[in-house]
Amino acid sequence: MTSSLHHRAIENLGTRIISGELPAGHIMLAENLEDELKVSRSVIREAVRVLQSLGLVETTKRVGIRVLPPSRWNPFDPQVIRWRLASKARGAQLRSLAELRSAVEPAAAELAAQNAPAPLRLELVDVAHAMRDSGHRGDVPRFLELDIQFHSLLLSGSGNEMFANLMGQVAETLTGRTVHGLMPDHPHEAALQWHVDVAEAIARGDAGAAREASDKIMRRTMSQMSDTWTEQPRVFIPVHR
Amino acid sequence: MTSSLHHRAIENLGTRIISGELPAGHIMLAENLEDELKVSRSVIREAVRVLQSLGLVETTKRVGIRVLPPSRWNPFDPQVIRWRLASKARGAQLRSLAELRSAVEPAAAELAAQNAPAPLRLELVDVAHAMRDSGHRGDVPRFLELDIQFHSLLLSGSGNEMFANLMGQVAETLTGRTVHGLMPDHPHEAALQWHVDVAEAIARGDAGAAREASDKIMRRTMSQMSDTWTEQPRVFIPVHR
DNA sequence: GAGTTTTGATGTCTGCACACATCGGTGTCA
DNA sequence: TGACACCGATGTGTGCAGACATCAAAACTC
Repeated sequence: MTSSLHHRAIENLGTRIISGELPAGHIMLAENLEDELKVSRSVIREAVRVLQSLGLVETTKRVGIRVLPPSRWNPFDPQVIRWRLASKARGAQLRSLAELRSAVEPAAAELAAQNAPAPLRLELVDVAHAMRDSGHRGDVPRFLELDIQFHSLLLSGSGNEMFANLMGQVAETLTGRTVHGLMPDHPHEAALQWHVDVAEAIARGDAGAAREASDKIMRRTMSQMSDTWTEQPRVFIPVHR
Repeated sequence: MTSSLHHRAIENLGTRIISGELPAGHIMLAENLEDELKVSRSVIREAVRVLQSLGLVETTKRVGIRVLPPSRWNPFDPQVIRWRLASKARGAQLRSLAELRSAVEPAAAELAAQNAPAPLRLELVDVAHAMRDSGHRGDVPRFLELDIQFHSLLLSGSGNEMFANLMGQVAETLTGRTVHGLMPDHPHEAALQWHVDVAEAIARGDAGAAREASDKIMRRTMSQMSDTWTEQPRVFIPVHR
C-alpha cells in the first residue's frame, strides 16, 4: 500500500517542505490542505501527525500547521534523507552521509573484528575477493553490487544496530556515485587490496588492522568525492536547548 | 500539548512494543485498542500511523496491526532511543550510543577545525578551560553542564547536521553516567587536558591534532564505561534486503 | 489444486462537539 | 484623556461517532 492517499499526502508535503517551496514559518490550514490535495480531513490529519513526528511541522491551536526550520528536522530519518537527496540540497546530504560513513565504518570494522559471527567473517572475505576479481574484469555493475554487500556486511557485523541501520544510506551513496559516473571502470588496485585487508583482519580478529585499512578506504573515498560537493553551504545548528 | 490523547497513545504503545511486552509478530486490532485505551478511532489511527513511520508496526488489511521486530525499528529516532533507554535494553542502548559517539566525535573535531565559525571556536576554548577549573574544584554539577556544552559545541561546529543532531543523545549519556555515579569527583587530569587540547587545536585549525585529542577522550570514555554493559547481548541485523 | 466468492479488517469520508490561544472591545483606574 | 486589565467572540486543532469503500486473507466450489 505504498500509494495510499495518506502516503501520497506525506510525500507531497514532505517534498515541498524540504525543497523549500514551503519555507520555515509558513502556516497552512488543515482545511486548505484538504481542498488542495483533494482528500478528507482524516488523511490530512494522519499525514500531519507523521510530519510532526519527523520534526517538519508543528501544530498550534488557533494558528494552524507551521513549517519548522531545517534545524528541527530529524536528519536521520530515511524519508527526510530521501527527500533531501531529491532536493537542491542533494550535494549537502551526500556530503553529510559520506562524512558519517567515514566516521562510522572504521569503528564498525574494529567492532566487527571483535564481535562478528564466524559465518559473516567468512562471507566478508569471499565478497572482498570477488570485488577484487570483478574490479580487475571491469565488471562495473557486479562490482557495485559487491561493494554494497561488503559495506553492508561490515556495518551489520559490528553488532551495533545504529551502524547497521546505515546500510540503506550507504547503498544509496554508492549507487549514486556509480550512476553519476564518478567511478572509473577499473577501481584503484590499492583500494581493492584495502577491502581484502579489512576482511582478512576481521576474519582473524585483528581490530586495529581492520580499522586502519577501513580508514584508508574512507579517506580515499572522501578525497575522491569532495570535489563534487565543492562549496555546498554548511549549516551550523545552534547548540542552545 | 505534550499530553494529548494522541501523544499518550503513542507513548503507551511505543513503550510496550520496545519493552517486549508486545512482541514482534503480535497482532492488534484497532477496535481492541480503542477499548483498551478508551479513546476514539481517530486517535488510535493517528498514533498507529506515527508508529508505522518509526518502523514499530505495520498494518495489513484483513489482518490488523502487526508489531515489527527490532531490526525494523529506526534506531536513530529520539523517541525510540528514549523508549529503549527506559527498557531492559538500556545497557545495550547506552553502548550503541557510546560507540556512535566515539566514532563521530573525532570526525566532528576534525571537521570543526576546518569549518567552525570563529565565535564557536573561542567559546569552545573558554568552555574547555572552565571545565578544567570546575574539575579541579570538584564541582560535579557544573562540570557536567560544561561537559555537555563542550561536546555539543564540538558536534555543532562540525557543520554536519547529522553530527549536530546527536547533541541530545550525548547529553543523555553524559547525564546518565554522572547520575549513576560512574564519574569520580575529580576527573582525570589527562582527560581535562585533552579537552583543552581539542579546543585549542580547533581554534588554530589543526584538524589532525583535534581528531587525535578527541580520539584519546573517546577511547578513555569507552574503556571506563565498557565495564557497566558487560555482556549485553549484541543484535546482528541481517544484511539481506 | 486452481479459481471464485465471502468475509473482515483497514482506508476514507463526513458531521458534530469541545478546548483553547488569540484578538479586539469594554470597562476601570490614574 | 490615556494606559491597562479584563473578558467574551472567533477561529482552528482535537476528539468523537458512524457510515461506506476497498482489498487481501480465508473459505469455498469445482
